Amino acid sequence: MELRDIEIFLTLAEELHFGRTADRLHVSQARVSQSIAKQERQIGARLFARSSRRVELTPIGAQLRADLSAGYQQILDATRAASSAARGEVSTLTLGLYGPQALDLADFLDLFRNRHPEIRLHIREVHFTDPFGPLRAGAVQVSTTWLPVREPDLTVGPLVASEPLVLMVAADHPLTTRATVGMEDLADWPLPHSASPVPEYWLQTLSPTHTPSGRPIRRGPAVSTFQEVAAVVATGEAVSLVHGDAARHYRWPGIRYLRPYDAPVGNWALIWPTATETALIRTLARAAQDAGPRTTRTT
Amino acid sequence: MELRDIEIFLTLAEELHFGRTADRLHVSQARVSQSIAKQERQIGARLFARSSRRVELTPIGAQLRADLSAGYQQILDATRAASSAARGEVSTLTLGLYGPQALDLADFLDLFRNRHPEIRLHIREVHFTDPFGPLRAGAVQVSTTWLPVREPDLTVGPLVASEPLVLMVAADHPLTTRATVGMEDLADWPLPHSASPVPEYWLQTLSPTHTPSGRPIRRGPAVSTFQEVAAVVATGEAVSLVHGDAARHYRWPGIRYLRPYDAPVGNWALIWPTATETALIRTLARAAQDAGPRTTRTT
DNA sequence: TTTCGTTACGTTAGTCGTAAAGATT
DNA sequence: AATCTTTACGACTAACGTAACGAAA
Repeated sequence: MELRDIEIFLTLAEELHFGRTADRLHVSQARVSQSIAKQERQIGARLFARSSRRVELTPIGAQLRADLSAGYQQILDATRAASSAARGEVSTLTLGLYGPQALDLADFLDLFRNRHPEIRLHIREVHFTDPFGPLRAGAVQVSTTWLPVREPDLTVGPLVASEPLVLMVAADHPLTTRATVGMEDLADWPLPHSASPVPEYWLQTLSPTHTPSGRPIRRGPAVSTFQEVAAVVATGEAVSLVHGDAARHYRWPGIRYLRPYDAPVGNWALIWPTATETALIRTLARAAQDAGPRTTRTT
Repeated sequence: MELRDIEIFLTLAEELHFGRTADRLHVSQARVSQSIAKQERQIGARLFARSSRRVELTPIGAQLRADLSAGYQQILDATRAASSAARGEVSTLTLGLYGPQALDLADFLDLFRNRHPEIRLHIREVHFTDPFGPLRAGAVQVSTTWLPVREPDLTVGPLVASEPLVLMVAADHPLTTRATVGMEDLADWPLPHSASPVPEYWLQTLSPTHTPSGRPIRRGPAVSTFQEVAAVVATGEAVSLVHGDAARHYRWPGIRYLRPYDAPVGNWALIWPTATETALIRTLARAAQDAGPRTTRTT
């Protein structure tokens, strides 16, 4: 069985019509019939149940289609990528990152750039007010986000960072005098939340509505950038859970970061639209996998 | 480019020798040379740098190899699976599960069995004393385990269950009189740990050495089965963190389960040896993905 | 001179198109 | 009768082997 046959099989599985399949592939209808007949002979079972009026997949055919399609697509991607590399085209991959993450992900990004100097990696900033929009609009091909992500059209790839959340408070906030702070303390001050709509389950990570023991947490000012978060925290209007990278790179006089002893771990992963997965994306994912998530020991 | 060419390319990339490649594929040496020449012409770049003494991959060739191999393997698996399905062979997949999990994973397993009545799913029990051994020995092809798993030869697949850990204590244990218990309380009683060697990072999930605030936790009796865990807990020798499924299915008179308000979430995922991944395994993983992890609301 | 990759050339399997036949509604 | 799929058959492409050639140590 050769790729050409697989292409014919997959196209027919989509069209469910020998004539249209032949047209799409610019071959004669007879060829489609012959190719399918050959494959069925080799497999040893009918792949399509067909009359002169209807064509449909048999169970074995349906299973084969599901198993073949991913591999076939990968092979196409691979050869296409090699061809464009050969033509000296600098292939470009646009990766969406949150604010200061580029610094924190240096290990992973360096590994990727070293391994693949021929691929130009563009970094674009994405914001928590619209974590998935740029991916879906095609503005970036891959992005990072914190987990969990439950979007049926997006694939969640390898982790790139994993670190307990920290609590951002005003420098003169009452909590700064405490020996320890815990997630229970969140019940006493409002948390900011996203000014534009984002999935509620996703918002829960940084802006939970209840403490671990079930006490409600108020939602305070609506914000749309990290600067605004810092601003409302600095004035004491709110406290905010943030990821470790923020704590490391945004150090302001009016702001302090505390480590709740029971802070949940914030996990960042690569995500991309399942439908537009390419060899380029898989290459990036492989580098992320090999670099492993950046973890920071709890102090 | 057809599958035959890809096979020749991948074999040569492995052997780095035209003669041996020809032997392995039972073709003439000339054919190997012709096939590679054709592929290089189509891609537009040399894939191998070769003299009459040395053969090695060019950067483009190395990239192509990495990108092609997975897809090629998938296609082979797919056709093999279809052939054996056609021969009416009931293909069998052996899945390793911990004790009572089969009940808890009913949704996922039912989905798989309904979708694929032609695949016989064998369940074998695996134990926490040797979580990865059966996979590596081939006794099971896929297994569940709790995360994290950091084994370079194993692939971590989709989550199958996700639920906060619970604390197993003797029915007359002092902790049972408390209004709430937390992870900090673990510092006061020893936890059992595995009698046989398992990776320390993995043991940390159920048998952490420190509380969230950093106080040390003693390790008490070494145990090798869940029954033994229950036994040492019932006598008051130890308390034990366990996953939700245990709490649901092992209900003994001398045992009670408590919910630490800040218990970490226990995550179970499918894992399998990367090297022996098959279409069958991917089919199971797809079902797990679609069923989603079983989650239990915190009460 | 031996070892290996490449090139030349002839054979043949099998891909593909044309055209006609067979099935289904 | 109209609309599809299958079969028959011939043309031609390209896969492959044999054998000779060329480069490297």
